[in-house]
Amino acid sequence: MAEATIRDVARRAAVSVASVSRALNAPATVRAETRDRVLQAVADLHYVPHAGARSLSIRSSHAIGVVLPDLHGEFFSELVRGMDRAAGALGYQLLLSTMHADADLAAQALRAMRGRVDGLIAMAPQLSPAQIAQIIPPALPAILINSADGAGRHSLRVDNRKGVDRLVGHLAEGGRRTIVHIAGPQGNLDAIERAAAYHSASERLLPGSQLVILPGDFSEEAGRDAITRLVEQRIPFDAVFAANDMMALGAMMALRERGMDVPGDIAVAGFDDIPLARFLDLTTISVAMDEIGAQAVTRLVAEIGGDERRRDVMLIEPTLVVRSSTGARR
Amino acid sequence: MAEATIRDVARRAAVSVASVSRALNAPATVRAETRDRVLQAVADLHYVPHAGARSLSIRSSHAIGVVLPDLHGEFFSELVRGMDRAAGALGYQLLLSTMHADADLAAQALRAMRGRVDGLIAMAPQLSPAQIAQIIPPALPAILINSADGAGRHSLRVDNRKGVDRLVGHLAEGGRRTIVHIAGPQGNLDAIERAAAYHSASERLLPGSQLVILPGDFSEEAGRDAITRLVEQRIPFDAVFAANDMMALGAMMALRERGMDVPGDIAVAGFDDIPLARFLDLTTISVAMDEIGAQAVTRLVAEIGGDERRRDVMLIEPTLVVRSSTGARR
DNA sequence: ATCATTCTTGTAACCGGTTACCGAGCCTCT
DNA sequence: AGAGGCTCGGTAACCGGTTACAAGAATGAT
Repeated sequence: MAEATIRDVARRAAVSVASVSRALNAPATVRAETRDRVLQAVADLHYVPHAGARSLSIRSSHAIGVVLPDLHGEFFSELVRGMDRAAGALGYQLLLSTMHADADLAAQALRAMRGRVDGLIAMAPQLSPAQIAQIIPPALPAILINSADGAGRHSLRVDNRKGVDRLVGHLAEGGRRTIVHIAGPQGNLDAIERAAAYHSASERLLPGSQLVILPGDFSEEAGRDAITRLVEQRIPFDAVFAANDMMALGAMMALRERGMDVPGDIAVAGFDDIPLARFLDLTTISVAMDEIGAQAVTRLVAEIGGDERRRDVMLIEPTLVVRSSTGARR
Repeated sequence: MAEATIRDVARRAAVSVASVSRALNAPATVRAETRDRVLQAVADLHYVPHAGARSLSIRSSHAIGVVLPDLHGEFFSELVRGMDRAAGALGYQLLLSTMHADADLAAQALRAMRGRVDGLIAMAPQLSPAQIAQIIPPALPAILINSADGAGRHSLRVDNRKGVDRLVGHLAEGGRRTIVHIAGPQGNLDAIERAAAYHSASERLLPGSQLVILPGDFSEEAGRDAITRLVEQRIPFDAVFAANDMMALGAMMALRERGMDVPGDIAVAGFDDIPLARFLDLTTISVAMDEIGAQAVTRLVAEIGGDERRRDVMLIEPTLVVRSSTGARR
């Protein structure tokens, strides 16, 4: 016994399929008695409309494709949670696909979405604008999150500069003179922006101080390695700003293991405000990922609805969260 | 300029739509020259098949609906990551929807998936078997994760009993005599199983010891509250087993704030092995969520493929992770 | 050269909905 | 009684693919 179709319902209610469709979608256009007969038949047969067929017919799926990099943890879930919240409220569904680094695979994933979604939200911090423009069909409404802009797309971005400015300001006020930076992976947009912001904020707020940027890859291990390197090379410093929290935590533990006091000797700060940061009392910059997700969906749905707003970049302001890892120096 | 359709391609290649379809889906059935003409036209027009129309026609969407409760953090992302990995490998897409506690809303979400997905993966630890059976269309292949079984569905579950047995065994071996349990939310299946397992393991391994079960709701706060209550009521204990890590951490902090040593005076253990647990050195039980997700997809796809395997419950064994929160007593 | 067989292709029906268009029936007004 | 206007509901085309069927072309066998 396959699922009932609209024709089964029509037969049982002794009306045409058109009437069934009308009874369900525009109740006001059919006589009350007809509507009741239809609804009765629907109930009897446990009829549920076939969403796929419906979207083919009305050429709109009320679904949004979401393409994300292989994210870990809280980040990912907060983002998706925000999207889901907004999508649910707007009557949209989410078709999720994680994108493995490879641009070809990403294109592959997108092709599979053609005809299934009305729009796209993509997060691709490692793809160039040209690649993005090439992969996303020009006719498809799309919003980019934390991606290189200039692809002529509407995009949402974390205001890295503002966040870093605040953080460096906080460190400088706390009397720190030499801040070293542990950077994120090469080519990652956030990593680049944070490093650049560190550079300019340090020069501005701590003129004459030595700038040190260590390579990293967002892993805890990279944070530890950076400390090892600093100590081996006998580079003097009194504060560490890591491009993300995991590296900051790695650095913090490595410092303590070497007998240095945080924050007494060295202040440590990160970026992201992952849940761990709160527990380990790490000063950091908090980004409301769920807000970004919700915003992305809301804007996308507006664009799908024909809102031809100028395609611009919307910066989301992060907030500085001060905890004890940048407390008083000794 | 709307997206090109198969008829546009056919026109440009001067063949019938049937030939285009064949050239793309069963290249061996058309002459090489025809195929080339078609592929050329496809390239010229940037034609991408309309997945929605295709699935209507072949009555299979190669998509899986995923319905999850409003999960937080790592849990959620690991599960989805595992699903995505398996789905990607099998050529399936994921249609994601989080289910708010309400059963009606859940039903709503499912209706929206009818005709869009070939099968369903649902996680509904708060729904009864009857509710589940009522909501999920009987004809739809489905896999339940951590849900009440008996709904005649294939399901994957964490083997709570085995995990708790191992943990209680570990505590008993460490010389702990009186283990108290902080339970999860009422009605939550995992919470119930863990409490029951605590009960039987304690009776078996620590005969005669007093059993104490405190109410909780999986929040850090609940963990702290439990300690407050124990202290106020002057209940003696030397170990705390919380139904999840957050409560265990709350308990651990509350204990230390009251000047008690963990693990010197009191051992503390949780369940889940969230990332925080590693940082705060909490003994816990680790569940490979990504494996569960991947397994669920794999089994579901097999079921969609007609594998009429007996619908059974598959238990995933968790592993005990010993850390210093259950170290030597003083 | 003729006939059977295989290969290749096109025509048209179908998947399950939506909706433009049209005609039937009923009311009202003159 | 007849005309005009409304309301209601059915017929059939359409969304963009797939595929059964049949017909024509090509190949091989005799």
